[in-house]
Amino acid sequence: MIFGEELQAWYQEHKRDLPWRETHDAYKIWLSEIILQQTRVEQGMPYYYRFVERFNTVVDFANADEDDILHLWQGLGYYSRGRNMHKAARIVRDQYNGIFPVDYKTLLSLPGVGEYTAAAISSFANNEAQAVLDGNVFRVLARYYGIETPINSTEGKKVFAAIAKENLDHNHPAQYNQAIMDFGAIHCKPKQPLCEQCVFRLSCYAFTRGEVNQLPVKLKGKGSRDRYFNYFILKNSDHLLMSKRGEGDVWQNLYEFPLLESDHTMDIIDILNDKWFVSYFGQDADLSILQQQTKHILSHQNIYATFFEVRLKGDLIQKKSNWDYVILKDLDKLAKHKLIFTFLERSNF
DNA sequence: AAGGCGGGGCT
DNA sequence: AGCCCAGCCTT
Repeated sequence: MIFGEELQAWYQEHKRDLPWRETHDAYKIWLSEIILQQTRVEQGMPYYYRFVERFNTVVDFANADEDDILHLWQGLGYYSRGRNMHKAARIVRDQYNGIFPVDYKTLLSLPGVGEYTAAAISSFANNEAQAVLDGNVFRVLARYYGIETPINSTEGKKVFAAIAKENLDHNHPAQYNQAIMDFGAIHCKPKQPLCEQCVFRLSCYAFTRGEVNQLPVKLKGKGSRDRYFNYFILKNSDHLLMSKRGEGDVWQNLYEFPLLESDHTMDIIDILNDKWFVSYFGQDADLSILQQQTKHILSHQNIYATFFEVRLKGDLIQKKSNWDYVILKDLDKLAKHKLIFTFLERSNF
């Protein structure tokens, strides 16, 4: 319990002033927690304000279309969070009378809410005694106790969950959880932690043994793969041909331009001779490059994208079911991924 | 148990 | 170039 009390004392001194800490509204806490999954506070903050301003209650949120949610989410990444939030909001509206649940078990059953988020919401909104276990907590515990079990292994999750649970201050679950996460984020940082002025400098296993930079241990995943995206911009008078991405790949349900993917760079000749291209745009289409190949980096993919303008003699030969002409002035309303809205910002549409 | 899923900032 | 970020879901 010394550990937890020291942590909370540190927290009183150094805690961050964050908007979602000023409310006990479980809906708003849920918003913040989903937004902050794998996302830095500074990056998520504007999105939090955007969402609370647009949707005052979870019922307002549920009554929106998924497209609206994804549009507000545009640019934040991991878009399944937005899609799952929409599903969760409708469950709360339809099954829980619009009252956002605050108990761990019920929260855990909502789509997009895992063990961390259920613990966070139930403790913050209702002081339920559930210990959070996020990247910050893994790091603080690994260093303080000198635990070398990889944090992303099944065994590691068990070990750390047990220690996190033991350390939880049952009298102040909300404050303890906030404290250990803020401590990890501000003080016990991944790089260049502030060990010299740390309250635990005498008791921290990693610091006393000079192993701070070795902990926590994490198993390496697979490297990145390369993909080559060829986008086709087809404008006629005041319309633009857009395409909605489907399941089973990145950017599900977001809009982009008709796309030809290949496993290598393609030039104009390659494309004009491509079977897929000819089947949709015909033999005598005119092609020019609008934007030279640019590299877009995702966690496990390097996407090399080139943007082409297509001019047809007549009409499209065929139109895919997920293709639609969009009025140019409605373009802003579509939820697009980074590659697309960055291109649009740079061009003069 | 492992892989997929964004985008950005820091080293 | 690699790592990490208030992780979750599917296979």
